[in-house]
Amino acid sequence: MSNVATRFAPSPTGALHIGGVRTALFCWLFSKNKKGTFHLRIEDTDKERSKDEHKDQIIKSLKWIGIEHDGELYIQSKKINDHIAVANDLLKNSHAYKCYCSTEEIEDQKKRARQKKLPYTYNRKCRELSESEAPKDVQPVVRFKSKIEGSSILKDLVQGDVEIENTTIEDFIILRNDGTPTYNLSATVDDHQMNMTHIIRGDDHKINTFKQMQIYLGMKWEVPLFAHIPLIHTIEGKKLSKRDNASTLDDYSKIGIMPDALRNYLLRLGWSYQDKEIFTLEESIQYFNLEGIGKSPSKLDMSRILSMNEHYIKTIDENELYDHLVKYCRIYKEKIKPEKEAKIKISLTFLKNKAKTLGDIFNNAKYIIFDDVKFEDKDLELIDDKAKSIIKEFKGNLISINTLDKETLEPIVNDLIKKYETNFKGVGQPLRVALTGSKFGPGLYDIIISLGKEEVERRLGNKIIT
RNA sequence: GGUCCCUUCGUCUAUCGGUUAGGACAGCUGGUUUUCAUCCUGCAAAGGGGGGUUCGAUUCCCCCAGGGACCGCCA
Repeated sequence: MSNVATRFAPSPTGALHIGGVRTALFCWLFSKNKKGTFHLRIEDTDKERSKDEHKDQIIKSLKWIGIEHDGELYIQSKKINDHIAVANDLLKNSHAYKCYCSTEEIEDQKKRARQKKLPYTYNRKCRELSESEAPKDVQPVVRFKSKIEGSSILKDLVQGDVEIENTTIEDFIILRNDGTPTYNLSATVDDHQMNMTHIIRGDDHKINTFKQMQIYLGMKWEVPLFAHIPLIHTIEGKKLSKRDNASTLDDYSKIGIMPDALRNYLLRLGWSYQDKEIFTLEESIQYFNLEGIGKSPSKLDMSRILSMNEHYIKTIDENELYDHLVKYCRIYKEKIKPEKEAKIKISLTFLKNKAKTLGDIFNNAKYIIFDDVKFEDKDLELIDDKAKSIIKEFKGNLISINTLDKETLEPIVNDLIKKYETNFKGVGQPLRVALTGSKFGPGLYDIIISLGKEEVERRLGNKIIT
């Protein structure tokens, strides 16, 4: 077989959601595993709904998660003339015909079929119409002459053999009455012209595949291999779609999910390789295959995404993590000031410990990023008179200390615990709130040490908590 | 309604006729960290139902039920 070539062919009529990303990922992984190429085709023939911003968002999203297409970006609308030419060929070799039925007529038939609870397929009224019988004043659509007898088998690489009676496939329209091509024609012609070997797409395209296979046959083109992957469902068990604002990659990146983590999650959603859960990018490519794709739809699970992200936060190189954090803060939060960089970088070791997302790390690092501590009323409640004197005393004890480390701080805290007849929490929490404005976050000693003596003294001198 | 697809713990999944049905996430215990979170123990949790085939079915076949997708001059 020629080199494997796959494509992802979204329409830029809305933001690319996570389901589309997974389809793209599978296509890309498959082609890379086979040392083949992966192409991106923008199906922008719906002029009304196609938007450049969506096209850009699609490309940006794919790039974010690590997918880049080979070769040139294929813009479907630029190839319309080729599609029309094929329609004319099909007309010539009588695999297609002009249909003069009016929209009203068709709608009426559909309505009646629905009322009788009968399945609707176009009645092929114009199928055998001769040129002389054609009405002169009607702009016809062009329909593909589907097979009427027998059945067709799709040898699906994921689903196995799928057989369907040919009568259930209607004479579908390939050219609208304004002469423009429809999806099934355009997609087929493009896939052929792009020399696609494997069409990997969502399960919702399966019926289209039967239509498209007939076009290949009608044109005597080599039929590519097909793989229909089960859809991703929402928690409610319905297909993920743009309409019910399915999450885009930006929804994940803005809470601080890292691309590799999401890639890993998506890879394992509907695909498996033994019991392996964690796949580096290289491993994804190395192990990906169509056999590992499950047949049933899978549901999106946020806690799993979070935990995958947490895993990456804890295991990737800290320099790399830091770069992610800097980028994240710049885009979604506060740009980290140059003078804070070094401190955050060395503190990452403990800052990352309590984080599932980059957003969590940002929250943990707030006490470093911002010079002024912001207090929440509910946290301030903790600072009663006893707490205030603990803070004051701690600050006083600090003066005699030159180097801040756990060994020097621990005795001080322990003395306070004894003196005030409390536990670590009784001393630690007021200090933590005083220093960071939050009851949650890194360990107390980590906070103090990273802040440095001067800064700790400054913060403990804040009027609000003294 | 028609056509097609699917069905293992709550979720993602392993198993390619013989397993105490395994793992991961979430959940719940207990412990460490003298706070939260980490981390470590442990626990609980599944083959939709009914028929076959077979010495033996989660695994193969059939029926039913449930769920899903499609049924546009959208893509």
